[in-house]
Amino acid sequence: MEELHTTREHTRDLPPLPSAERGVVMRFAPNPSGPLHIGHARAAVLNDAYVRRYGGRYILRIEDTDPKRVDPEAYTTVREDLEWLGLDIHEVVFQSDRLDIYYRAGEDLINRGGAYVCTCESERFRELKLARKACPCRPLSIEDNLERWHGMLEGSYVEGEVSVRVKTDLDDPDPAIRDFPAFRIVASPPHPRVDAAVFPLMNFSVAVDDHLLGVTHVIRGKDHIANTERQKYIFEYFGWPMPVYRHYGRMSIEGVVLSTSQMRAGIREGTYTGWDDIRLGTLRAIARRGIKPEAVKKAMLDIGIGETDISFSWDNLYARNRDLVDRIANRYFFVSDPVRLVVKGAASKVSHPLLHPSNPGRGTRTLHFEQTVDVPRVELTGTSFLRLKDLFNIRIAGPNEAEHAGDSLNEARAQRAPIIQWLPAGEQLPCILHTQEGDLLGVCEPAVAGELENVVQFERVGFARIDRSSDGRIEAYFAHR
RNA sequence: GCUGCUAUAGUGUAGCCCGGCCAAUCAUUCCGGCCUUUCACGCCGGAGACUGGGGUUCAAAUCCCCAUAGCAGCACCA
Repeated sequence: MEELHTTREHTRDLPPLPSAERGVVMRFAPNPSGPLHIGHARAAVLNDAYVRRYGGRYILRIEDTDPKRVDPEAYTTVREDLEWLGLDIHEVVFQSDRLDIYYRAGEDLINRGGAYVCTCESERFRELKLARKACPCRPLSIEDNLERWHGMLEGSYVEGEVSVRVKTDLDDPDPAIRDFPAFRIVASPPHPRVDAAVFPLMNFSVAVDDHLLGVTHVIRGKDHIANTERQKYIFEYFGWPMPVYRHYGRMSIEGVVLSTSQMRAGIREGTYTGWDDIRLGTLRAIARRGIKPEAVKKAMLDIGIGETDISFSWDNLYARNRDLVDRIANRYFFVSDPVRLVVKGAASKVSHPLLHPSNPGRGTRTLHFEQTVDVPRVELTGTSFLRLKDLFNIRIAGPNEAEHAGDSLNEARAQRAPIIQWLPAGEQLPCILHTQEGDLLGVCEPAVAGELENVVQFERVGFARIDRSSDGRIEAYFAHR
């Protein structure tokens, strides 16, 4: 009888994917610009879930084709974050390793007449595009284009002077589709991993990679709908079959900062302590609070791939986490904003509260009552008749004074006395409980020091992860009630 | 503005493709009660939704039209 109740299992099945019965190849393709946040987790988890369901391969593709948006540290942090999530990644691909592949495909596309090298000023091109008109470079011969293309690769052009464009329907109602760019020159900053100046744009490298890597199904946000249209041109020029796409709706996440640039600025200015500051929406921030990756996964699976815009609910995530953590978290007393009380008329007593109420086999803590206790200040505002949990009843007699009021639990219940947490004056550790709303200063049981990195439940306060224990001081991060 | 997509309770979601079994599922949330030496967990009960308007039909959450709202894209970012 180790577990008195099992975790509820109400993970619904995701909708089936067409032509997936024989297995799928899917990918998660982040830009390495910073750590992953909850928004990334949705894409990463959903794709992972389908690969597990149908069998196949899950590819992590690092999309680092824009040197301006690559943070070298993110190569590591992204991997760490995914490892924490516990996804089944079978293969890792860096797009910066594949520039030659894109160059060959680019040349191929020019040879097929599907692309041209455009030297028009970007403002001029924009005007033509909006007027549905071809730019002067468009009708150039394949030979001329090839010559320009090689010039591009050999460094005859500078940044902004030239780009490779894919020929599309100039009458497409969406101007963003019309002759969209496939390559451009980025002279600075230098790319942290490769020495190159010609880089493919996302739509080109993604289409080429999806095909070459054998990707069969793509699940991504609906901000990519227009990109799917663009990529379709590339697939058609090459005669490749297109993967199956699903575009889920926008997910708004309240209460935390998600923008990488905002986070970075805040960290630099000292507003945030780091990428795991609990006011941020990064995975490392919620990990620090003791929220389990399984809870994140379940919450994301619950949300699914609907096309409707939704608001992410912290409540739902917390409920998932509580399911996981309630069974494992040991219980301890944390007294915030402590008030010292001398209890008159009470003999010394040893108390043995259970580490876990529904699992007595796990053992007890030991607290020695010796006349003086600390209790939370908020408990002193109501009734003067209280019960110290697992000890006895007291009646408040003065500012720092109480008197023993019997041992009867039944009487405490009958009088609806609050049953509160307490700590012996001489048996406690200073403890800071960091919450998103601010820090709570107090004291906790000495045994909490042995729970480093574990999630515990501070009775009547909520679940928290013990983050540090040094110099006899405890630092904990609040997860949820 | 243009192009497109979507619209089920506070939140997420099932049902919609193939109209009747929907007086609409499940979870969460909130409110009662029970249990309990935590305001946790567990158990019981309750509250709470088909965006609006037309149409088709014997019958519409499901099909059609209009309105409204939200969102996405309209970058030499991903």
